[in-house]
Amino acid sequence: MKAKAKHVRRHVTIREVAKAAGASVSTISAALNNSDYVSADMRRRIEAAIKTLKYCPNDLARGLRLQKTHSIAIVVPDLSNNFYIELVRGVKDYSASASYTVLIGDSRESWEEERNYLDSFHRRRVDGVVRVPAMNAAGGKARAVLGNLPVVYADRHPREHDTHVGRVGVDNTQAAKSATSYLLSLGHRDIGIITGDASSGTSRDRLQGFMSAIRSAKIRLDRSTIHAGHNDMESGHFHAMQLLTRGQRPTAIFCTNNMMALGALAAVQEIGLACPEEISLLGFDDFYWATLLRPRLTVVRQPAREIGMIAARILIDHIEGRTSIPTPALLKTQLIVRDSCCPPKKT
Amino acid sequence: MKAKAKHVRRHVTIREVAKAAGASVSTISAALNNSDYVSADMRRRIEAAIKTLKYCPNDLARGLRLQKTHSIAIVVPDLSNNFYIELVRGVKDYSASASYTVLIGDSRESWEEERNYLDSFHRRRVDGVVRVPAMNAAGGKARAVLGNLPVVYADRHPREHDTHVGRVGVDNTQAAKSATSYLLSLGHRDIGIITGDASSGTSRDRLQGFMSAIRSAKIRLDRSTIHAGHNDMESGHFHAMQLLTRGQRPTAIFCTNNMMALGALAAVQEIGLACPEEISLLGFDDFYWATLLRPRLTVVRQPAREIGMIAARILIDHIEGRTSIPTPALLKTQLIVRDSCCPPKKT
DNA sequence: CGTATGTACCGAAACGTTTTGGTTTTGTGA
DNA sequence: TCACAAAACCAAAACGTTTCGGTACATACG
Repeated sequence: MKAKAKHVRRHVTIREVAKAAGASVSTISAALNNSDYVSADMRRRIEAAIKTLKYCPNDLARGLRLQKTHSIAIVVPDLSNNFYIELVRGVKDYSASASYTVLIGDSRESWEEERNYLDSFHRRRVDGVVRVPAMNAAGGKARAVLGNLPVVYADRHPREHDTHVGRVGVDNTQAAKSATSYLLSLGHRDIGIITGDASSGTSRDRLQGFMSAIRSAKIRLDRSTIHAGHNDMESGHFHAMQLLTRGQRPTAIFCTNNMMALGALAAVQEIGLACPEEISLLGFDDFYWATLLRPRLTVVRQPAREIGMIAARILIDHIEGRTSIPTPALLKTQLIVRDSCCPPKKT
Repeated sequence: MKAKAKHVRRHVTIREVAKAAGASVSTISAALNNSDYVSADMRRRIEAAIKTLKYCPNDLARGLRLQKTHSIAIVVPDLSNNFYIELVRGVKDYSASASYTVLIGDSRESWEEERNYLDSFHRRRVDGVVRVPAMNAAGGKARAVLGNLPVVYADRHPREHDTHVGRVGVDNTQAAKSATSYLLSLGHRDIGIITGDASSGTSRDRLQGFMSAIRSAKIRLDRSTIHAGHNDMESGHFHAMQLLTRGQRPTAIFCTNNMMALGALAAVQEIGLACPEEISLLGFDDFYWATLLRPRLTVVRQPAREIGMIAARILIDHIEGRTSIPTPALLKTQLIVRDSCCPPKKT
């Protein structure tokens, strides 16, 4: 009674398979990694044993011995942002085709969280990581926790010259510039922008593109219309409120990510302004339900899935010692014109 | 020239730390798992060595030796559905508080994909998994790939009596029944329903609740208004189109998940019907941007995060040999009344 | 002085694989 | 009949931890 039956029955190992098949451990291993000489007869016996014993290989032992896990990790700042889901799926799909598995981290824009994930991945000995750093993840810090794991940056890139094996994203400056030009071509002269934190190179580039377009149009740049948010709905809402309730309200607002565009839309609806008649709204990143909104949102679309696939490719190429496409890879964006922008009302 | 410098420098091990600190391997281990006798002086030397060598523990070796990885996995059918993101975050948050890490799988409603994930998790020797089975994952199949890993079902549960250590979800029958009663109370007598695949117990329960409410109201149930979709936007759109273009169009449509509700809304917009005046729409699962839609969607809200947390708790309790709350745990839903339902037009 | 009791440390075995360097068996040609 | 090569298999050593059983030393007590 005192001695509880050891009911937990551990996993079945290669050794038990060997016994059952009347073979040695090394032969089983050879059969599993179908290499070397294994006679057809032996192979049959082994497979039978595996089936009846329900053998499941232990990747811990395997990885330990091989010094390689055939897995990579991706950490993104916000899984509830559909853009990152698509990116993750791109990473996952490419990796699967190269028979790598991928571990997913969701830092929720917090460096603390991100560090936990990166550390956990490092301890798990993933072969590399593609990283979309959290907003407040000032540079360099990641190296300390990642050792010399290969890193590929996707979407965002760090301000500092961080060591990495590649980065993928879009030409943010160009994208923001042409998006702004579109607003200008509609006749807008007073455009507000809600951008991400300046510590992010991506946000800076987009702001850069915005300002560059404004300057090209010979318009005086009013710096008070530049608001830095945190890439979430709340800050989009907050800063849109600021912009919309100031003395001279802009006729258009450009949000440099989709969450902030949603927040801005909420603010517009709340105030009761007609969009686009009274205020034009231009967002970044497309998402599958953007056409359900009224007005349907005009956005700059990024090829999220492709960014993920290329990031995975660069990373895995590096891991396997192949040389890959040159870095950085800058993909093209596309302006998706829908209903949320129109010429400003004449005053 | 021929012999490439072994530039790959492997990871630093506990052994090198031992050498650097002038201690033995076992002492380092003792210090790391801060237990046993380690003098203050020794501990200081060890910590110094760890810092300078940038030692990072190897969880593969650790898990192998311990026969325990302190990690669990969760597989959900669709990461682009915000409901599952919240659920995952619930799992993750509870697990973190119990110092477990969590691996995420996204099966995209495909049993093939799900099997791959489950297999991969099993080989990685996670200590357990919480599972939201894919639509076409007919019962039992998972056991074969999972061995005797503890499983907790969340949200959906399998039709067959599958072995598991618990399940968590809402009272779907009750939720659907009261949602339907709400529509009835508004005066609707001709209600269409777009439900999930009948192989899912959850879908069946919701349909059950719907029918039960209809019967209680002594209304003849027209089975042709019951449509089974696949829990995605496309099928929501497709079936709503069917319902809306038939001879006698229903005055309300009840969608038993959020994706299908979005698809239905798209169909309504496409046809150009006024919602809710000409057609009321009732969805399942709330999401953070539901209020941005026009009309703002009326939905049955499920406590997604809480479902995740409880699932993780049941699982981890089981893993650690504690007895947990009785299974199944049925949480309460809440009808969030917004603008997408109103009394039907008098004919 | 002899024995007991702690404290601080260490060596070696185990966890489940893969790989290296064998050994045995079988077949083949001279 | 013998040598030799190829085919089929095997034993043992790693991989980086944790843990079990010890050892060495100091201190305390009778």
